Amino acid sequence: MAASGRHGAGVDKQRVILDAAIRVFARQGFHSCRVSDVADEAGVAYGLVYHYFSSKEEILNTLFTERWQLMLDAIVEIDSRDQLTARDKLGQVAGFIIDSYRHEPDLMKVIIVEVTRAANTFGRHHLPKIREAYNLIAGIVEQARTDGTFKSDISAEFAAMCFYGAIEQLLTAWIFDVLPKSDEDYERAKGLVVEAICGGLESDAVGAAA
Amino acid sequence: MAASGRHGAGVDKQRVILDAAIRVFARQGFHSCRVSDVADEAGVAYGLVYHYFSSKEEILNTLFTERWQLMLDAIVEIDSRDQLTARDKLGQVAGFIIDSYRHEPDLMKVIIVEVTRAANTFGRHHLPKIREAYNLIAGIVEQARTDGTFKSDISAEFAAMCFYGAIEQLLTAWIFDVLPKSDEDYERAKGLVVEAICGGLESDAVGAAA
DNA sequence: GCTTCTGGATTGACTCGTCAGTCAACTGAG
DNA sequence: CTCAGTTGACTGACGAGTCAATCCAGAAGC
Repeated sequence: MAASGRHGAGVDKQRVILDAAIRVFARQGFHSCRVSDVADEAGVAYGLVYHYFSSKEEILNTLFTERWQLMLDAIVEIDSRDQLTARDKLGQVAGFIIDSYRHEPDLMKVIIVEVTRAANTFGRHHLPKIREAYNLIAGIVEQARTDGTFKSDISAEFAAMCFYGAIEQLLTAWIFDVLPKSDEDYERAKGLVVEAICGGLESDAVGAAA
Repeated sequence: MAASGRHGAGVDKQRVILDAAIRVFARQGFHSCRVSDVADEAGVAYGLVYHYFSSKEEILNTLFTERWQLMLDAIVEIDSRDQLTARDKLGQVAGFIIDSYRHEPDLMKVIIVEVTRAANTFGRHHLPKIREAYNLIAGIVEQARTDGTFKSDISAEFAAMCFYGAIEQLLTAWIFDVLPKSDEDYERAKGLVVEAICGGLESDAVGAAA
């Protein structure tokens, strides 16, 4: 087994290092932590990190790529369920992302804070992958525009940005304790974010009058 | 006059350094640029930067604080116009932010990329100020909830996050060339982002039926 | 069964470039 | 003459990445 080191029964050191990196990056931030912090957290010698990863950045690369692909796959799968309305599909997407944060807050914090929201320095390299998510969401919106359930004067790309931006802002607010985060808050947010973006903030009476 | 140096007629070197920093930070990013880059861009000796600022970070601090306060003031002013509906107020706020980007893209890029979207490392220090903006927006929403024009089941804080998140995502998309950015695009975006968030993505027929 | 060998896993001290910040000297307007 | 404004060489810390040495599990040979 490739995972078995010389000692323990198959502890995959690469995985151990990745998991430690998630904690350290989330706690101290990618730039303000040292590689030795990751090694210490993993209970591993400094040099071993470079046995498994060619650079500090490659650790972050690996974390992001792994998790982001999972999300892309999930969106594709959700979009393929033809019996769902666009609103329901967007609800599923929002639910997936919110659950991701709920279950792995550290990892999601790292991905959002260090990659997605850092497209300037580091994340620039990942823009294409990030854009794929935008495009998938835009695809869902586009179909709804075609069949008339969504307004046609708001382009799908534009709508996708608003939707994704709202969700990412929610996660960011949770990350930095700007919004409350009980289990109930997470569940409620799933419905509300879709209600806010698809249904709008205005009460139905006003919306109908427009 | 405090601004007059030994040479030119009142060139305020501090301002020159700040403006240079905007360009350098926007181009290379705060972390990946050197203080000497800023000094060179400003056409000023390295040491002079430390005559006017106590640290590299203080330059960024100054840029952010200056500009963010302008926005807070603008929102307060917009909110004070009692004849406006909540939707119009939000439209004005969106317009102000979008115009800010339109007229000073570099500065806004720095503020968003290096501060607002970097609340982990650097921006943590500015969270209170950033939160003020959320709260002001939430105030606008709250009033609309009270008078019945906005849905009461979506909390004002939550709605403010969605609204702000959508706008910030728009700017981010422009910054990284994900959305087109002609003068017309900017103008259109002002109306569309409000329409998307207040009126919702769903066409009125669907919205009314809900 | 026992010894030797081999190579991947593991270690951590060290190198080396990078930069933020310092400081002593200089300049010229008033 | 004076001093705020200005200069840029220098220092000191820091941290990413290197590397030679060590360790050990299992293979190969006896």
